[in-house]
Amino acid sequence: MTTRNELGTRVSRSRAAVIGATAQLLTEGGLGAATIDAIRDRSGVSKTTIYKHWPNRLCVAIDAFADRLALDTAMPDTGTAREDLTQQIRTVSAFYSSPVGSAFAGILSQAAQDEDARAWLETRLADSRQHGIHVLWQRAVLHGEVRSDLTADLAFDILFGPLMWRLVTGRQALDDGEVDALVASVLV
Amino acid sequence: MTTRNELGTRVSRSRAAVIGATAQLLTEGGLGAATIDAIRDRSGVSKTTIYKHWPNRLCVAIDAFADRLALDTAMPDTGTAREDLTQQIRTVSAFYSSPVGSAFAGILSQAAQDEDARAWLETRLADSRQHGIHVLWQRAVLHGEVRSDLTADLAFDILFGPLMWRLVTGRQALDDGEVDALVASVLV
Amino acid sequence: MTTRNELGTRVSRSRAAVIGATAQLLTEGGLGAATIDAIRDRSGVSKTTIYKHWPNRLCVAIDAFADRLALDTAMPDTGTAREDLTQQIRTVSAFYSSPVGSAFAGILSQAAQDEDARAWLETRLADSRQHGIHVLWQRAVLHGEVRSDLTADLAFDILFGPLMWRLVTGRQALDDGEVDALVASVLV
Amino acid sequence: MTTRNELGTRVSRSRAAVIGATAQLLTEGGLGAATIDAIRDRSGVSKTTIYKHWPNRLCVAIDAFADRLALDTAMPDTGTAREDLTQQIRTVSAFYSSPVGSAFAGILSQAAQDEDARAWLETRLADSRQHGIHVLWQRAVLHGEVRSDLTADLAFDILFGPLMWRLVTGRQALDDGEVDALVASVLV
DNA sequence: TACTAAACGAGACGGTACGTCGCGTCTTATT
DNA sequence: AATAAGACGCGACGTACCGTCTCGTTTAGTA
Repeated sequence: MTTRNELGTRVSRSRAAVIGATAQLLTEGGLGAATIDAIRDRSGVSKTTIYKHWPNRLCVAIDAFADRLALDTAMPDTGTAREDLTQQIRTVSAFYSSPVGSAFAGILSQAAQDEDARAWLETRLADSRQHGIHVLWQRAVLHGEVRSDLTADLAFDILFGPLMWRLVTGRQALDDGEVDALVASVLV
Repeated sequence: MTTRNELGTRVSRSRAAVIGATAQLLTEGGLGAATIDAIRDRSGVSKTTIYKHWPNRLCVAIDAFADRLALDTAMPDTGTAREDLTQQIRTVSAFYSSPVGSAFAGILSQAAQDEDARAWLETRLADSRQHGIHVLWQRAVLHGEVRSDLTADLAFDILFGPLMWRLVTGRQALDDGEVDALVASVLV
Repeated sequence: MTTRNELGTRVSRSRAAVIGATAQLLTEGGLGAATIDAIRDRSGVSKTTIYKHWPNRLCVAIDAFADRLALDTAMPDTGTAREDLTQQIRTVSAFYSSPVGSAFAGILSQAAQDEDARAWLETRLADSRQHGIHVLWQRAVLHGEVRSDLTADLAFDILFGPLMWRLVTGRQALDDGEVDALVASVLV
Repeated sequence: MTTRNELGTRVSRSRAAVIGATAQLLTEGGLGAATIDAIRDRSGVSKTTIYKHWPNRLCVAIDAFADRLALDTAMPDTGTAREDLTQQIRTVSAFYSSPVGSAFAGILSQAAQDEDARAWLETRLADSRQHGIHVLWQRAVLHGEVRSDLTADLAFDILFGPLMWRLVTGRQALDDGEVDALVASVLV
């Protein structure tokens, strides 16, 4: 086996160090603190190497974000579709309002003007873009619990949009009652 | 009164030139193009003067944005609360997906990490923050058309969040049917 | 008088600081030490400003070199052409073997592959290229002291080439007797 | 004897490939083009191997240069010392102004600040440093054709210095008449 | 009408981060 | 043992945009 991608490879050790350092920096100072030079200093990985793995600093931030996202938003399975959805929205909402999550708005809006970053976002968050919500949604559809005038896409917009909007307008995350009301908006 | 703030004043001429140039630049190349030097070149107003009127470039962008927002989203009055709301959401959605509007996500997320800009946003968009929607919402409340489990705040989040989310995830604005469904989410 | 070029101007103060720092660095560690960042640190002038005045680091070095050259190789006037020539060759030889002078070979050979630097060299050393030797040579010609089979150009090559060659091959500068013999090569 | 240094050895095949590739690169783009990575790509020899045979890139260049020098400047034997000298100077002058030769100035001036390279130069060009000129000079001495006030060293400086000086100042090589005049400078 | 204070223009400047390039080292198979 | 493949750290490069500054000029409103 010539090309391994396992832990222990030099590549994956560098990658991990960079992602870790970046996540720390995002946590501490937001997107603005996740400077390439800061990442280098924190991770001990040289700029050369960083740029060999990522096209620019935004893509590093995306990976660091995606990493934490995957860790922090495991999909629930409570038995009922409504409860699962509610649970998931709460989790994601909490993540967005966490230090790393709050960098997401910045990442998204910067990525809007960067071809590389847009593509990177696509591949890193594509399927998990709605954070595993598709599966939950399908369950709810099967149970006949969803509003008939909503496509899945629009439903997701209604569910996630407000979370991001709260974040971006600098207000508190939704509390439990608000999440209930939000989920109610898309179910019958 | 020695120093007036009317048209014709040197100050207000500078201000107008800067706002205009900035709006153009936002239109053409997004927030990234609205460089201070670009604004200077385009407006003919020197950096010295620009920084005498605004604390930093983000605040200039905010004013340029607010200017266009005021122009492009006049409040409707169709007679029925539901229709007014729908109309307004359509207008705002259209504005967000316009070139200048699409810079809004960037403005917001940058402003999140800039005290001056946050304050500026507050004062410039404060009352019109939800774009005159408060009045419309009050009308709907009086007509008993709104869901009882929603506060005004949450309702606005549900209405505006998805618009921004679409913008920020790089997809099309909501079409008319989708806006209908969205508005339906907050009404009985 | 709007645009002055005198001492005291911000521009000329920066320029002087940069040239001075560069000359020091050339002295201490040769061309390799005259890094842009080192020049910035030493001079207190920012990279931005340096690059506003010079197209690249080689051109800065050229100016620093030219500056010292002008200072250190004033033209002699002893009365006799032969003696003047000898004097001048001694002076230039000494300068070449001085710390700054010894960077000259590097400057020249690097400039060979850099269009900007070549042009810069041309303008900075053009007339003084042969270090004022033209005048001395003309005097010698008038006195009928020069070999008839030599053009001025070839004569200068014979006079200066060996100085540079010594430098570049890492040997001592010519001693007085050797300079006498060298000058004798081009005179009758 | 297991490790021979003859053609056919892995070592010597690598060596030859590297030297050849380097010479090509020097020809095409001067010293600046003879990058270690370029040499690797061109020669198919890995960096590991290159650095096993040479301490740094300058030394590779030196060997490539010396190789071509040996090929292109065979010593003449016309019968008369003056003619031999003239011939040799012409040959060397031509070589210096050839693409590979013109990298020589760069090699020398870089080597001036690199201990390894200086040593390398010494061993590779030492005896042939003046390109076999010693022998010719001895012949001329025996014939009583040389100026009595010149040591061999100074004579060589006068002969070779101008060649390099022309090269380094970016002008044409000496033409035949000029070489005649140059040689005349060191003979009676 | 002349004066004076504010506003302004031009542009030099320091600073921070960017993304790139080449060097020479090191690691890990392969031959 | 010598090689290939290529990841890596390092240090310098030249660029971009920020926001500050200095200095000389214009422009209103007053004296």
